[in-house]
Amino acid sequence: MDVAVFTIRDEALQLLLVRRAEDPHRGDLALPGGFVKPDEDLDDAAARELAEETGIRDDSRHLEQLGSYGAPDRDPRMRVVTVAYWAICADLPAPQAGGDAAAAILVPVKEIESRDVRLAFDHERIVRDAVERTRSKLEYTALAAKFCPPEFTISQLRRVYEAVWSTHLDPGNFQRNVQESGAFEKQGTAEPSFRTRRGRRAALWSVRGPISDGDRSAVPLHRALARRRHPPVSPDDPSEGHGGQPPAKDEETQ
Amino acid sequence: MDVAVFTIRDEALQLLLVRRAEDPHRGDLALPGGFVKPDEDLDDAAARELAEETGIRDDSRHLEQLGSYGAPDRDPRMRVVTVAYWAICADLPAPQAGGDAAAAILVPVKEIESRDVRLAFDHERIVRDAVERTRSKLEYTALAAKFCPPEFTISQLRRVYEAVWSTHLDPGNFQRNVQESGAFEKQGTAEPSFRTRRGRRAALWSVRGPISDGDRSAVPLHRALARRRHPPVSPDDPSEGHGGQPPAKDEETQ
DNA sequence: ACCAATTATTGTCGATTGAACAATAATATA
DNA sequence: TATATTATTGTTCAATCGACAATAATTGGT
Repeated sequence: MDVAVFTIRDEALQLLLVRRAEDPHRGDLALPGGFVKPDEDLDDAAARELAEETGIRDDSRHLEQLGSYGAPDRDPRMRVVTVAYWAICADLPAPQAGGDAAAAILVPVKEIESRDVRLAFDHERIVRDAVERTRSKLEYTALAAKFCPPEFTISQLRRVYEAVWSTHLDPGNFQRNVQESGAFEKQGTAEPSFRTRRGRRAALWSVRGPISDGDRSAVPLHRALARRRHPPVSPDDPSEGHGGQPPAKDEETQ
Repeated sequence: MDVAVFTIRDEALQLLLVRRAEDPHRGDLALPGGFVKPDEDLDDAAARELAEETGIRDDSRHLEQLGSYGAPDRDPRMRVVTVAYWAICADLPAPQAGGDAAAAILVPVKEIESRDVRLAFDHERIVRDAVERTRSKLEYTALAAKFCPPEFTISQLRRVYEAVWSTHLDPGNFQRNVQESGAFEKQGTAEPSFRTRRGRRAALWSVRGPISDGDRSAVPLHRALARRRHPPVSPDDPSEGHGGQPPAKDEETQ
């Protein structure tokens, strides 16, 4: 049982990792994990593990199964099949130093993708899959809101998308898309005084209805907030971390 | 380890089931399954199970992990966590009566969804998830071709979509969509004589490049063949089995 | 051989959507 | 008060969708 917990910090998608204290891969970074208790459902075990690691228990986070990984040699000691979960948290409180996890740290996903940070076991593969799942689920569910507090501005939500997709979105179009998606509703007409930025005050929004229905499901967006199919020409921007989109195959079927 | 094998027969999506010979749920219908061998990868075990049950081994089928199911009470005897896979086969040869499976039969998915056919353990839940995955993956991958022989006509492909989604698609628009999807290529300009139907002979097509790259991936369609977002008004047709609807894409890749 | 029925394939066209970008509104700060 | 900054709404052109018409190629009768 391993859990890939994502959050956003410093405008970037980050992953919660622990430094291993035990021997296979001692000292290396790895996904927080544990074992399923004899009478525990898989989802419950993942929820417990997440709570132990972050202190987050309520429904302010999303937790869902990713898949199972069972290459015979993934653990040098013996045959171990792990069930991987992935989670989205709004913001991590001070790391819970209890349990087996010596210290939990946040690492930008970008540093894992670029191999600057290496992970134990086959956790890099798990993270790759989890990241891809996160990126694509933002397209057709309201899960992005799980990166935000219960009430948020549309700009905050846009920054989530921009961080996860490493892209830039047009504020005007995004605004309309969120409004017309049907998945969000305006809360306070205006917002009290809680932001420090400049500019006009934004309205606060929340998710309409439950974002996720336990495991394996999440409210779909009526109208998708899809990644651009035709990547931006980007006449300047030399960096393109992940950005754009598919290999852009060429038409002309026959 | 359980595998949900789908195929199309009689214009309908069907599922391969076996009648249990052993005791928990003896005599009931269940998904074919087995155990993972000590030195076997999960994907390999699923492929072996699929081959034992259907005789299909090559890449004329698609096989991919669905998820793990581990409710504590899912098996009355003891705690069992199963890793479920799902597969698409073009057409099943005569059932292989070897191994543990007494007899494999095909059952229309519709009969499972309507509860006319009941399954052992929590297999109904697994099938529900597998069906939904199948329906949504047709939208953005070329996997529908796995229901067809290596070369197929666009009409055959359309009938696959219609069977899986229980819907009707406009032949003209579908033709164009397939052509412009970039995922298929015309093979023989015309086709020899292999069909018995009336009407103009159709061109043969095949998938451009590998449909699926091992597990957990499949070539995306440049332009999605999406289920209708606005379901047809259907001025007559009272039945609407499953019809078109948004629960858009699900899981994985993209 | 000719016609009717049938399937395949290409065209047309109005409505909807997507994306770029302009315009206006509301604040904070200099 | 002027200016920079963020929020929100408009505008506009092009791409796409979806309904349906038109044409092409065959098969089966008669």
